[in-house]
Amino acid sequence: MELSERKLKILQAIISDYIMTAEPVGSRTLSKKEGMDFSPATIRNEMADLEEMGYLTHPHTSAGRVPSAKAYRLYVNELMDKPELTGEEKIIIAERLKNSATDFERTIEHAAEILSEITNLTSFALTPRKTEDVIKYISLLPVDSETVILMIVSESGKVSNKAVRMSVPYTNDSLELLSKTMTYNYKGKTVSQALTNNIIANFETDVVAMSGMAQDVMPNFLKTLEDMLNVNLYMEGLSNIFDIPEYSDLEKAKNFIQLLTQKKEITRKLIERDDGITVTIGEENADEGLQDCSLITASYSVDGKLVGKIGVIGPTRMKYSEVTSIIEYLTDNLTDTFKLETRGEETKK
Amino acid sequence: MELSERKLKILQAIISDYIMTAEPVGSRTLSKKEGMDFSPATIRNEMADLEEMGYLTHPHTSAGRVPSAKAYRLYVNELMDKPELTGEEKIIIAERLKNSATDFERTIEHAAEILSEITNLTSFALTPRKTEDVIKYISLLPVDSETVILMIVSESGKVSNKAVRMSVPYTNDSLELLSKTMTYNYKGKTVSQALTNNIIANFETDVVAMSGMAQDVMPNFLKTLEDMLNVNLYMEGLSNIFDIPEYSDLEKAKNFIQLLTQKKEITRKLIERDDGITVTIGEENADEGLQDCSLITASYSVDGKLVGKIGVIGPTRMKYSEVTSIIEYLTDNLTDTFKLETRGEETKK
DNA sequence: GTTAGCACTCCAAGGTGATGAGTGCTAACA
DNA sequence: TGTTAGCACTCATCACCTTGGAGTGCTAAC
Repeated sequence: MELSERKLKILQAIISDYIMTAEPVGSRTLSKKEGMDFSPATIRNEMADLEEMGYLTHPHTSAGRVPSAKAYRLYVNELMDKPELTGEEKIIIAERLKNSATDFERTIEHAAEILSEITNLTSFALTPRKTEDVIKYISLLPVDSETVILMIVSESGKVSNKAVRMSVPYTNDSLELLSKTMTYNYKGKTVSQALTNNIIANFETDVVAMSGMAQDVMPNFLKTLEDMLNVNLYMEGLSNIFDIPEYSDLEKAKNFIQLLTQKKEITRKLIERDDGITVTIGEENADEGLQDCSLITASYSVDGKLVGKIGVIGPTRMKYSEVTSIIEYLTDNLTDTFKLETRGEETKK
Repeated sequence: MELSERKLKILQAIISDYIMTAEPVGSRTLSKKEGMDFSPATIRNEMADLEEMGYLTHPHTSAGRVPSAKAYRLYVNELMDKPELTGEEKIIIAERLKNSATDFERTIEHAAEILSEITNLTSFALTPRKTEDVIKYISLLPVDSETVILMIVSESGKVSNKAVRMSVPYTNDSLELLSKTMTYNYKGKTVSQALTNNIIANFETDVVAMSGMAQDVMPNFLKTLEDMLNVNLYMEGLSNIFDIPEYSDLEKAKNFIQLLTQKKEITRKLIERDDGITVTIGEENADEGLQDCSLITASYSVDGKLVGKIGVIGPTRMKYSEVTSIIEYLTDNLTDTFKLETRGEETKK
């Protein structure tokens, strides 16, 4: 069966009505809508067809129709028009982002907050994975007779450090020698390259003879590299789900919150998602607990390279068009912010 | 009226029964308990007295009795006996803490996880405030022609850093000079001292003539000092609240989660609490949203100085004795861990 | 002082019937 | 042939009632 012009119109009306009300849509209600020039009976016939085609479902015989994931997919791909944000909304987002722009982590956290507030959904943001960050130099600095600081500086200016307790005495010269040796070995490598087994093994055989110092430093070096790969997850608006009728069932609310408070799981899932704006609807989510949710995620980049994620999670019945527009604007803004931050202020060039 | 031996016995029985079942306790149920050698009627008379004295309340005429905050307070202060943890429990806690002991923040996060898992409540942990941390030196390190890294090292070996974009060219010598000047001015001061206005003002008038460099560095220096004062809040087991009958009402659950996801608020409240083990019950909590919860918090120390908090939040009907024992053991363990970490490994001394 | 007995209260759970929104089908209409 | 009015039917929801049980308070007897 073909999706006639009229069927599309009716389907779209059902979807947007259901998105607003969360109530199954009946033929009579629909017929009274602006621009619906068919009788309830006609609409019923079309609805029956649409149901047969898999776009609608039926909670029970005498209830209205509810859009299926297939319908939402069609809506997202073809029917919906992305509304331009109003000037006011844009200003609010841009202003609030700018206010927190001094600190990278804060900015990301802030972006999640903004997103959650505007959409009234649960939002999350992931800081970029620094896999591709290139090591610039490694430095060991004295603190006191038994403690030194290990510092790893990357090309992009990010610094990671760790206090290392030394089990053998050291001199400033020996520290510097070890720093230089390590820098020589790892400079120009990405963090993930540096972590691969054979590089480490090669290096260790080189230095092991040098001093007990290396034995204190190396495990900490690896640990710090690993930490550099870690991303942070920020989540905001968790309690918003209570305002959504779909979750007025306690059991459902519980599952939702249980799922979302498993940071590691969520982080993994977000990292795995494609870059760019990605929408997954209901059953399209491989994950069982997410099958009656929809996820919209987008990626932002820092200095044109490292990629972080930001997005929302909500009921399948969500305002896809609005939310998508907002996320798009927000990520553009983030990418800009971070380009500016790394490329230099407007005073330059 | 006096609290006779028998009244105390009955009150204690009511409290422990209610803690287990969350159901109002009736006289008949109580009379059947081990060691209760009075008839239901006698118990009823005593209950009526206890109610008059403010230890019990009555949801409605034909329901059993429920302990009031006053009763719990009496219970916590005098009636309850802190059970020693079983060897097994101790081992579990100690083992799991040790596993994460390489990284300070992770250890704290882990402690919150453990606490939540064992108690089946919502737990939180606060990293220590570094107000009293003493600045050891300040270092500026070159990254590229327009970026340097500002690094602040404290006596306790904690390092904070920030990438600073320079609007004027710099030389390695000028960097070193500025580092030394800053170190000279701030060395030996605590972070909070360094942040007080007149110190900054004095310093600024000194250096302002030196170069535009200081103008780039100082705001970032202050920002970094402020960041050093920030504490991190970890929260675990948020969804445990759904297993507690008291919160089977959706509205209540919502309020609870809304309250707890306001990180800044919660952090402030926790910082303000007294050190040592502190129990606040129901209405004793000044905060309105917490009036039907109880909070148990304790403090741990790092290197004998900085103080962080850890604790749980749950219904007023909570297993005070068990939970208190667990928290006590956990904080002792944390304090030990951090003493070891900073004082040196067992190989030393 | 303690206890048995009894009337009373109130919640919770289950059953009943009315209501109304919505459907599917059929037959009439343009 | 497509559209529409009409009608019987379905089902969830809600208000209302009934019943059972747990628990109390009071009184009188032990």
